Amino acid sequence: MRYPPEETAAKHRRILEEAGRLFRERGFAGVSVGEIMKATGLTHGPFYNHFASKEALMAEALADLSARTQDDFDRIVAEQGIGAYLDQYLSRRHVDSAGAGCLMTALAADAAKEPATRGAFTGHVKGAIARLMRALPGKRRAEADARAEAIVALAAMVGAVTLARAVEDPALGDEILAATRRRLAD
Amino acid sequence: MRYPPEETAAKHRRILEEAGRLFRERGFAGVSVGEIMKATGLTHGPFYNHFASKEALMAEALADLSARTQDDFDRIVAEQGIGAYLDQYLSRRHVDSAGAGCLMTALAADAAKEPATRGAFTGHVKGAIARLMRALPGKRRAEADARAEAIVALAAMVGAVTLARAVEDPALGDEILAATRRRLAD
DNA sequence: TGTACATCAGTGAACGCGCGTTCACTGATGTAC
DNA sequence: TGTACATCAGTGAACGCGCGTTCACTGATGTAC
Repeated sequence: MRYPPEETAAKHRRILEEAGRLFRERGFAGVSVGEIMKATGLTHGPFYNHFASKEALMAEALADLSARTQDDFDRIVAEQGIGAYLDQYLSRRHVDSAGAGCLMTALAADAAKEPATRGAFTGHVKGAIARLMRALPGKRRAEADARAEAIVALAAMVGAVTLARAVEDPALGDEILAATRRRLAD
Repeated sequence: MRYPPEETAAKHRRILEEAGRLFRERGFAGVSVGEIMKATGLTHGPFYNHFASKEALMAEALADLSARTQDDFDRIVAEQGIGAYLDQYLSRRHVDSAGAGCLMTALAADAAKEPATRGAFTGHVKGAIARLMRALPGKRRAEADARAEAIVALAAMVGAVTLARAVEDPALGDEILAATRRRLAD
């Protein structure tokens, strides 16, 4: 069948969205092309009308996720402030819904192994550091100190959610989140 | 062929060691049973004389790694102090040799998805927090504060190495390590 | 001490399965006349 | 405006491959007599 071009573009977008969700939930290797296409309501065949390969989808999905989540950061910080963002990031809700959450906590290990995605991932980390540096309450004067502070905050955020997610005991997970939240609120 | 029992035990141990190394390098899904057995110098068949399944190996390898690396922590801290341990943990060498490094940075995402390994992983995190709490220079008085401090330190360590590993630009990776090292040295 | 047999970790072919990818074919929509 | 044809995103069977796992068989070592 032939479809109007806006429908094709909408399908492309839906594939990216479902892939972004599933990849964050289960990792690149944990999701098959067929599963992604099924989630968008199609069979696996036309996948290759949209992407050259699964690897190409991984790269495009990561770049798309990066752009969308950095926009989310800017919007939330502008509307509610950095404190609200940190509370949200370091929350049980974020830990329990990886598919809608931070791509660094969900895909760092995968992105490190997949050459096609490393560039987009690196760009995302750079963007996250720059955004945090601007948004964090600046008690330190020197720019170098503010940057180092943003980096340590990002590392603690990523580490806390990663550990809270991997740990079997929800109380321990909550304790990790709370301790990190308190420290970053200083 | 029949082998003396100590040789069988030595092979079991070698499988665990090679699996521990390869799993940390490439994740559970990234390593096949055949590859592990090849690394120990055998064909894939006798794997099932040693382990009930790949899943069982994952669980046993993680528990073994946990015990060995926590012993390493105790030894290094006793011999060289916590400062030396942190320098080593937050080093380019650690980032570049995942196969010999921290199991939390290497396997957190995998362990979160694999029910068989979650128990051992949780125990490892608890042990790491307790050890850091004892080893970190205690400027804070209250026990609760010391524990929260250990948790945030652990989160920052895990996050920093995870990000440094995933990032394409080695200078950025080194900057992440250095900023975290400096903060934890306070 | 020497021979016959049981043991069991080894080998390597084979299995069923799900994967990423390809491809011949379909048929509704857009275009040419 | 109505008909004939080209387009191209869809379908679903098929491919080659590597995986985890099984299994019939091998043969050096340990045990029984």
